[in-house]
Amino acid sequence: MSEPVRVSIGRGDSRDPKRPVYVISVAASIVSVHPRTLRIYEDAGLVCPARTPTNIRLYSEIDIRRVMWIRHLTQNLGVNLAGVRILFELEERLGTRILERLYDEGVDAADAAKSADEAPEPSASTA
Amino acid sequence: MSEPVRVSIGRGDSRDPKRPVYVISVAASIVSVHPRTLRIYEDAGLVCPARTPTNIRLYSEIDIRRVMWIRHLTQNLGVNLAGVRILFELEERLGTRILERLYDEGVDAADAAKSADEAPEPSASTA
DNA sequence: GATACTTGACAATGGTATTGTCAGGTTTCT
DNA sequence: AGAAACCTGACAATACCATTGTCAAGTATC
Repeated sequence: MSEPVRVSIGRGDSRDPKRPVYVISVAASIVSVHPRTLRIYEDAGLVCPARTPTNIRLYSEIDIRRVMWIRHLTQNLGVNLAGVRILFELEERLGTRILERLYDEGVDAADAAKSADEAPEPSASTA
Repeated sequence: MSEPVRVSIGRGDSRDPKRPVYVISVAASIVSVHPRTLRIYEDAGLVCPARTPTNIRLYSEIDIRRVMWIRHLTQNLGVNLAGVRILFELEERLGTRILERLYDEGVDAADAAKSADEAPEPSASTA
C-alpha cells in the first residue's frame, strides 16, 4: 500500500480490483474486524470471496469495499444485516449506485445523525 | 360508520387516502400492533400522523399503508427500523416505488425466505 | 513442523424490537 | 359531571441480532 510499483503484465491485470488477493486474516485487519465476522458476512450471503483450489478464501479489492459498506451501514447507520442484504439486492436490481447517492445527497449526516463522525466514504482508496 | 353515506363535498375529498381519520387505537387494530408500537414508529420518524387541533393523532390511509410496509420489512424480512428509515429515504430521494419493485421482481420470497408465508402485498386494500 | 487456514459449535456482551404498564394530565362523548 | 380514550414520559420484560472470542479436529502452506 506504499505506491503503484507498476508491475504490469501488459494490460491492467495484476492490479485488477476484482483479483482475489487477501487471505481472511489480512482482509480482516484491513477492515478492522474479526475474521469470524467476515465468515458471518459470507454465511449471510453479503460477500463471496473467491477460493483457492484448496479452499482458502481470497478477498479482492471489491470484496473489501463491499465489507466496508457493510461496516458503514451497520456501525454508523445502525442497519442490521437483513437491511444490508435488501440494500445490496436493490442496488443490483436497479443497477444503480444507490448507496453512493445516499452520500451525494447527504442522507446519513442529516437524519441518522447518531455516531456518524468519520468515514464519509468507505471505498477502498484505489477508487 | 356503517356505510359510505355519500357525504361528498363535491369532489373526491371525503375518501381521500391522505385524509386523517383513524385515532391511534383504531389504526393499531387495523395493522395489528400495540398503540405503543405506533408511537415508537413516530418517534423514529417513520410515520407522521396528522394531529387534531387538540393534539390527538389521526392516521390516514397512506399512514396505514406506510405502517404496513414497516411491519412487512421488520417482521417478514427482518430489517430493523434503521434499515426501514434508509429504505424510505431512498425511495424519496429516487422518487421511485423501490419497495414495490422488490415485490415485482420477487426479491423477498427468493432470498430472505424465512417466515415469509403470507402478506405478499401490504398495501391497504383500496389500491 | 509450525503457522494459518477450514468448518462447526458454543458463549458472552451489548443493543434493538415489541409489548406492556403506570402515572399525571387533557380531550371527547354521553 | 363522569367514563373512556387520548397525550407524554418512564420503566421493564422478552426475545432476538451483531460482534467478538474461543475450542476442537482437520487441511494447507512455508
